[in-house]
Amino acid sequence: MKVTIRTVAQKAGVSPTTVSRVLNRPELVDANTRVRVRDAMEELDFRPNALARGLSTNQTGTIGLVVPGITDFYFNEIYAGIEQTTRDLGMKVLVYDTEHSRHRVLEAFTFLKQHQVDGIIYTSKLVTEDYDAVLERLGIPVVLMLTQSMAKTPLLSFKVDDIQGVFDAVAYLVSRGHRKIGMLSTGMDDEATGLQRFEGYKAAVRHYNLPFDHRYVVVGGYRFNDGYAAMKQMLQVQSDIQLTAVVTAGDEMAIGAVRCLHDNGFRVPEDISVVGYDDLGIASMVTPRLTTIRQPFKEIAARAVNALVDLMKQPNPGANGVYFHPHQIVERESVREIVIPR
Amino acid sequence: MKVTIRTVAQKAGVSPTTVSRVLNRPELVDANTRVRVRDAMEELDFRPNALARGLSTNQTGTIGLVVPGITDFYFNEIYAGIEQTTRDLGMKVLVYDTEHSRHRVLEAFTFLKQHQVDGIIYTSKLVTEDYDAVLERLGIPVVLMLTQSMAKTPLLSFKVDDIQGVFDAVAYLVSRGHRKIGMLSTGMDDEATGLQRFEGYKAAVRHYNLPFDHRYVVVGGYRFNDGYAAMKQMLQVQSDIQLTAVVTAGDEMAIGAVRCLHDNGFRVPEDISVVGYDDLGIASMVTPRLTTIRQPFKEIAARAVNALVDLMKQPNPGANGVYFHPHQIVERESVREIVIPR
DNA sequence: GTGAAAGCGCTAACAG
DNA sequence: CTGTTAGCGCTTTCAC
Repeated sequence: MKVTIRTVAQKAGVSPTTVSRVLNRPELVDANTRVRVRDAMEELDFRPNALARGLSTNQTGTIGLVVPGITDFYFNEIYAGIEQTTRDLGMKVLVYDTEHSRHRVLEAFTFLKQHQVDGIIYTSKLVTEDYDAVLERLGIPVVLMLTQSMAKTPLLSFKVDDIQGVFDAVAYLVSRGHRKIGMLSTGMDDEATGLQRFEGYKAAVRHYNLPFDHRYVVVGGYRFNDGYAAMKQMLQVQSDIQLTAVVTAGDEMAIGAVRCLHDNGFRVPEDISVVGYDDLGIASMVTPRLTTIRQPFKEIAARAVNALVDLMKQPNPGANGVYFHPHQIVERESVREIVIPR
Repeated sequence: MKVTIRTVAQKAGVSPTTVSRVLNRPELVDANTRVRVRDAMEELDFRPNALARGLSTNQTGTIGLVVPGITDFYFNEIYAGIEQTTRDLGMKVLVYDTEHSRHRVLEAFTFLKQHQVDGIIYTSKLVTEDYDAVLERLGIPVVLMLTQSMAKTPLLSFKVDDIQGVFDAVAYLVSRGHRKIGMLSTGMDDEATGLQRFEGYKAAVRHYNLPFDHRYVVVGGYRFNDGYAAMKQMLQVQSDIQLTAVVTAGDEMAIGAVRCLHDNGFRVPEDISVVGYDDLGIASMVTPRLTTIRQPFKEIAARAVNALVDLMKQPNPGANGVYFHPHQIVERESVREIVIPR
């Protein structure tokens, strides 16, 4: 037996409209009838049909969340952040996994649009110009989080300054006496973060006048296995280049790298220091606990969602720019201090 | 500019009905007009409004997924499994996080119902009798995954045999020469899995006639920190009880335990062996790689979703029973072999 | 093979 | 303060 607004209306002896009103603008309804209606709802265990509502109001209280991959540890941080703040706002989220594929991100927008999400938070790879066509006729606001845009369509973006982040990681290592510092970076196609993080590395090398050699950096993916493989490659020439530390473009790959070092008889941090990036939950669980650059996921998510909600209320197609959130180095156990003999 | 079924109809010179037909039952439409309509759709970039459709057909192609906690590593495995098979079926999933709270699981059902999900996959704690009231008038099928029911309402459940799982873990340790084996279990309130896993431990102790002492088992939660704390407690009496191995009710807590051991000067597995439960992705990334009981999440998820879809097509309120999927011990590095002197 | 008309459950003017 | 009347965009009888 379906109980709709109509059923309630009958029971309460009012019109459907009145029922609708106590749902949406109770202050417009007389206190007494309001009570009558509420009682009726209670008794019938009435739940407004979210679909019908959405069809009428043209909004669903749902936002789309586009993520690079749901099996990444990265995903938890993103999702947890979003979920928390959307829940406080009484919104739902529909997740779309792009599985690290450009093809699927184009799909993401139209898919989510079709399912009437009110707005989209996008956390996958760099938004490029070929998205403009889709973005333009999307008709719902999109906010970027942890990534950036090179497209023409104006877009708001909330993230950490990745250049500065890795710069600071290197600076930290320098402050601990390291000079021969390598980097495990992500693909050059990953311009939103990977390239920037690599930029940060180069800037720091320049700034501190550190030794450099093309073999100091190896480029790979950012999963555990990628980090493992990249480290393996680096180790081939380690006897030659003698790195004392390595910065990475992500915690998960850093953990892979640590694992690889361990498997090859290197101790971390005694033989080689490693610093991660992100500060995922896992970073403080592994052995050794990972020293890393912390991204404030919760705060970034909250900012992004709020910005999106604002845009939903008051569309502003011109809104543009990237807002940096402060990152922070968190010192744990994967970096050793080199005492400089004098 | 909104493009609806109407717009398409006009452009193609047919009625909305026909457009609807090519969407749903194309075989009923003349080949030529079908093409005309499809072209029009293409040109206008038409996407059917999922809400309107849902309102009409009374189904949304969405299933609800109730999970215990989205920050758990456990969550990734559940979600990834579900996502994969629902996607193949062209369905969406709406996640509801119960945050390990009973209060929130009751809410979960009504919340998801209200949002017109076509069915629900439930993976949180044991379903008890007080759910019966809600479950009965829910009107949409519910399937259990990785958990069980003690409620009266008939419910299908897909999981691993947790009693046997831990039994096998202990058996494995015995086969490696261990006798003094402890257990880090989850709360006794967690009857769906925690209690059963503990049952498995007790059964094995009995079966192999192993030494036992109440201090051999400590009960806690299943997060990393819980495992850490539980292990810490166990270590207080370790000099007394001299355990050589410990089984756990979950990988995440096992990793916490390993970490605690390490922090207190115990080597794993040289001093104490640890076996996990679940085989989460993280299990093979930590040091030492965790020997554990593998739950086939993907397969279980696929089974559960398919069962749910069947129930959605053909309601069968009497469907009941728990279906066990095979678990498996995966040997890695956290257990050492004890050579028995003879 | 195709169209007209009604309806899914709710909201939103517009009257009164 | 409350009810009447139209829709929201799609599907679905029922005729033609």
